[in-house]
Amino acid sequence: MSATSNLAFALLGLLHERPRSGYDLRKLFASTPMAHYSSSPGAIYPALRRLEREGLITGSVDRSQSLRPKKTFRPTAKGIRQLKRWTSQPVRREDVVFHLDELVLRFSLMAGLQTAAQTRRFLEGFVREVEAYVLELRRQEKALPADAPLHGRLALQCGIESYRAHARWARRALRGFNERKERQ
Amino acid sequence: MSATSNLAFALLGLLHERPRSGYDLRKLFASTPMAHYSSSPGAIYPALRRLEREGLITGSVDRSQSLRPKKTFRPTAKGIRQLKRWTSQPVRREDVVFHLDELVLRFSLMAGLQTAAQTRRFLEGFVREVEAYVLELRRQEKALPADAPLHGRLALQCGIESYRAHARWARRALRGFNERKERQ
DNA sequence: AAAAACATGTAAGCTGTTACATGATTGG
DNA sequence: CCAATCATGTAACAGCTTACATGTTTTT
Repeated sequence: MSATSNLAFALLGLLHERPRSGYDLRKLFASTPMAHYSSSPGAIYPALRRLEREGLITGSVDRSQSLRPKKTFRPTAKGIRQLKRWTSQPVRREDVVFHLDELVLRFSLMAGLQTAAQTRRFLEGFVREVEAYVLELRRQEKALPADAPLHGRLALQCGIESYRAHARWARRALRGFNERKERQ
Repeated sequence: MSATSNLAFALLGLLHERPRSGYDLRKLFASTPMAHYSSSPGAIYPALRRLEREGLITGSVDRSQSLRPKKTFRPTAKGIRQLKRWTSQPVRREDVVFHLDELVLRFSLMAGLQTAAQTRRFLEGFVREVEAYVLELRRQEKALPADAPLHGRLALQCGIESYRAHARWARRALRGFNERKERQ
């Protein structure tokens, strides 16, 4: 029941921006970093089918332009509610550890669904949890024995730097949102 | 045929560091960032089974300590060859775009399998491809229309910063390996 | 004696991957 | 007219998730 994978939510969110066909979505995935949430027809068409079956999107076929039917999807009210609920989930520690990319996806799709205040709260939670996890990883690094394998230590440092970059990004985004608020 | 998922290679690589039981591996996954490559018994035990079936690892049961048998796995010669081949793949652009984490995993598991020179080549390729991709993402960001959705733009910046962090990390690691080389 | 942690698994269900299939339209 | 691209799919397969199952050893 209901959208379940990142891909499904990505599709739902992109359709919320504007109605599109399956092929439009494929092109979009092929040409942007969204590609990370895959891509291939074997993933996208079945996912659209599922969303339609669940009543989260509806497709309408247009034959006016040519013989070749073009099926355009748009989210239903139920789909939008679902998307809104998904993007308003609080940022949990496990999400930061295991599904960081899902959090960024959630952020990128919450435009027009969450208020500026909710967006700020999301970013605040994101910064808080990511920074806490960075501290945790730093502790783990310090706790490594002196003879620990160098490659493992370096991989850990790679993770730490990546999470630090995410925290910096979120702090900067938050400053941006706060400045906008003050200008109002 | 042969190991196929990241999890399978992670298991193979960890067993190459030292023989361990399934439970040892689960604990290790639970307590380190390796957890990213999942975790749960429903993934690990079947993966070990497959590796064993393929002849990449062998398990030996020890009952000497207690009634409860403890099965310890270690890689076979074939498994080590496989691991060596996997870690010696060149860094391709698609890997950077779609499987960055697999590249880091490959790096972290190549200790004791690749020469220092090969490790440096890997890092050089990593830096080259990641920096090229950063340029590409920057171009995409500049090409965004002024009225493009703010959240999408920010998500793209998040990606850029994350990749930049990876490039910095790899350059630093490379310097470390080069200094070691000079000291020799 | 009970609870927690040890240790190893299985089963159902879903999703994604890869590869293939089909026909329409457009550009050279 | 031929190739490329448009546009939408299907089928087989493998892997992961969640949840459950089972019995042992240690801790309190």
